[in-house]
Amino acid sequence: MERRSSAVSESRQPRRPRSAPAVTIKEVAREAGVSVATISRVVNDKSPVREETRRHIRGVVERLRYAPHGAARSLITRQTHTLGVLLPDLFGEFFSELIRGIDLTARQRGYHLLYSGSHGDRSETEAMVRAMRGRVDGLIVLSPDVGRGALRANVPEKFPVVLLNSAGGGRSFDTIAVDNFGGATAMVRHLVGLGHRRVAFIEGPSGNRDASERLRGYREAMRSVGEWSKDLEIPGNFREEAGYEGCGRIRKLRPRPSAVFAANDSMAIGLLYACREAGVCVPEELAIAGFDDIPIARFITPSLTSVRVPIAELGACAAQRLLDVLGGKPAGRPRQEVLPTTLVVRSSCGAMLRPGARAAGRAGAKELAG
Amino acid sequence: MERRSSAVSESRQPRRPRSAPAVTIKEVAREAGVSVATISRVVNDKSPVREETRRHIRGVVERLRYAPHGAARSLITRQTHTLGVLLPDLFGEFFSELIRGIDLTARQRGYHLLYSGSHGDRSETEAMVRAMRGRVDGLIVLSPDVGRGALRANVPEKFPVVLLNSAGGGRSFDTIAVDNFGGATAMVRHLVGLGHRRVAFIEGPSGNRDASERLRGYREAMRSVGEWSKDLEIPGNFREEAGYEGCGRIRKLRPRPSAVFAANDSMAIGLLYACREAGVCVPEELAIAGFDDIPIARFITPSLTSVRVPIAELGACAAQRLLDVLGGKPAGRPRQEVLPTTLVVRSSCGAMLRPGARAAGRAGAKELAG
DNA sequence: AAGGCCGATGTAAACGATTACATCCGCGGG
DNA sequence: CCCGCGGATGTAATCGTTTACATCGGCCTT
Repeated sequence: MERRSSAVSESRQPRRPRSAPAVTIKEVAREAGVSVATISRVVNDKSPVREETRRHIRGVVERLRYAPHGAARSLITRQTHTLGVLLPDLFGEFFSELIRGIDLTARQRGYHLLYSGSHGDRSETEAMVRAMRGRVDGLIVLSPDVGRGALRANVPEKFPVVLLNSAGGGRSFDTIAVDNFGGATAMVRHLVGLGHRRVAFIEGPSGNRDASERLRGYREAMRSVGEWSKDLEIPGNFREEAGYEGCGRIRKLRPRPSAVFAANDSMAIGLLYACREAGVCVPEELAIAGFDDIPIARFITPSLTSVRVPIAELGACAAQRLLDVLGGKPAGRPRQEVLPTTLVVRSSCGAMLRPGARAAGRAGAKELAG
Repeated sequence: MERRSSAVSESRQPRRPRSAPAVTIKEVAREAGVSVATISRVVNDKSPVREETRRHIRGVVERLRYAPHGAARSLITRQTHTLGVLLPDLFGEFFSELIRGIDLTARQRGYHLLYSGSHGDRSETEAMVRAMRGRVDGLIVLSPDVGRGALRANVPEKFPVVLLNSAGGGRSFDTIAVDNFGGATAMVRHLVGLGHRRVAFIEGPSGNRDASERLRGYREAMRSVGEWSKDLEIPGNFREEAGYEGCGRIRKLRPRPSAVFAANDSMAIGLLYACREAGVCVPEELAIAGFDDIPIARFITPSLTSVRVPIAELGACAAQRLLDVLGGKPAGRPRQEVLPTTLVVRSSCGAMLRPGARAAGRAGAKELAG
């Protein structure tokens, strides 16, 4: 009676069916007076069925509320009509945008999303990937650290996979990334164009692909104008606190930088917050720029100059690529795609203070309404 | 050769396997020199298997990279270890928080999430629900409009379902909601406590459950202090633009309200933005309050007084409830749970201008760092 | 020493669909 | 009149697991 019972009391009647057994194709067949094959044909509208039979069966199906059993179907079909999505950790707005992009594209083609979040260490990732066997037709993986190694090892030979902003530019998977490098250089050039020479940079977490690309872009642009200096690089981790704390380090620099470029908007906002507390005027005393163009960016004061990253598009592209492969596209070599970023100029860098500021102000209002 | 070929040219060799066939339990059995039953027992560590055999099989499994086929497994097991999540449309931060809450709880118990977004009309919803048959063990549905009707009709008899913030308080499903009513009355009382009498309200979209509850709370609180008036209710739709446009209507009111309570933060922010353009000082000339306490709220200027909604908790609770049922909890009557909201006082309503403002200011900094 | 029990393993029947192939039937052509 | 063809439908194999039940040795008990 109580054998093997774990700590919790689980002494209820065994095998009580979780939910009333749903109606199967067999019952529909019996009810309609035909064979299961015919039912199947009608449900998937395949090959020849007499119009009359078809109508009759449709009726029975409707009446019995029959819905084919997904697992059974994909067992024989070898298709799940589901895309697996593996994300490392869900950072707010970024996460929802990405999913929206993926979902929109997938749903249009009748695909679902099997989502699995935060896989911390490598072994957990492997477990996740394996758990998806027979449950998804393809995989979208966003994994800044876990490289292709763990995947290669856990995914069957030619299983369709798309990597997002992946580390190690391995040529063995399809890849879609955002032009972090280009965005960063563009931002530095913009700042330099406004007259700034000493531009500090708050870094993202080490090991993160996006972060390192942004840093690389910053460095290259700074070097190209002969202003690069190691002490202008402040460590950070993409979190607000890092920006907030960076303020102190920045104000200690001599000569003081006239602008700070944060590797993402969250840190820029943290910095902004710290500046306000410290009585530093932005942008007059210090220009601040971010990266990502998260929705908040336009609403804070001063509104934040940033680099827009097409997150939803990133997701949409990934889904599209996957669906193409599943649809039978020739595939060929794995492709490495890069999505362009765009500079968004607002007032945190002082560009709006120059001639034309009024017009730009109105543009801001329009941006809101649109 | 070309019979039934659709418009697109699909003349590739038929039945080319999408991906190399993954290794099955049978192959593992052959390789290990035992029967499939034993493999199964080892993989799921069940009943008695000799320790030596176990180790040996573990080795083979590892070497062959065997992972059980999900569909096959759930076909016989009648469990998918997956929760279905149906959402109407993904509104940014709210969406990601909700999913995070659900996912965290689910993952802890080894469950995945099958996500399906925006089901517009009712028929689409029905399709979605049916498509999930045999793919999920339970359903979490957030659907402001589609009531229990569509569900009752498409979900097998006692299939586990949890409704989130559902319309029509049907007693036939488990339900988890947020105390919109309580939050709204609390906010109005707070404003009244600050000396405001004429408090305008910007409504959410009609038909939305959250919106109507917030309106109801506002009305009741206003009535209780004898200040209610129809003309103080401004139509809106939860979007920034609505708040932005509401500004005009509010300034036309006579006597002018001294405070505005927006049904959500987005509209409050839009209003704030409009006020700044119009040169209206907040909070001195007009106090503004929102609802939701989205992350932006603390960063805008002035920081926004709002009502915090425990979104992640909402998701977590839903998942928890579902998992309880799946775990075999007695179930009993469907329960209607309500999660409390909390008032978050910041500076957009002038409360910080009164004695104690300095301390509150520091509290703000702390809030950021935490 | 024989019987019974138990632990380790194998055999085979599900699960609920899809689909190749067989069957049946009516009909037109030789 | 018979043959063959093709449209409509049925039969049964199959997908990859889990698991009840059978089997098979040893070992303990009497």
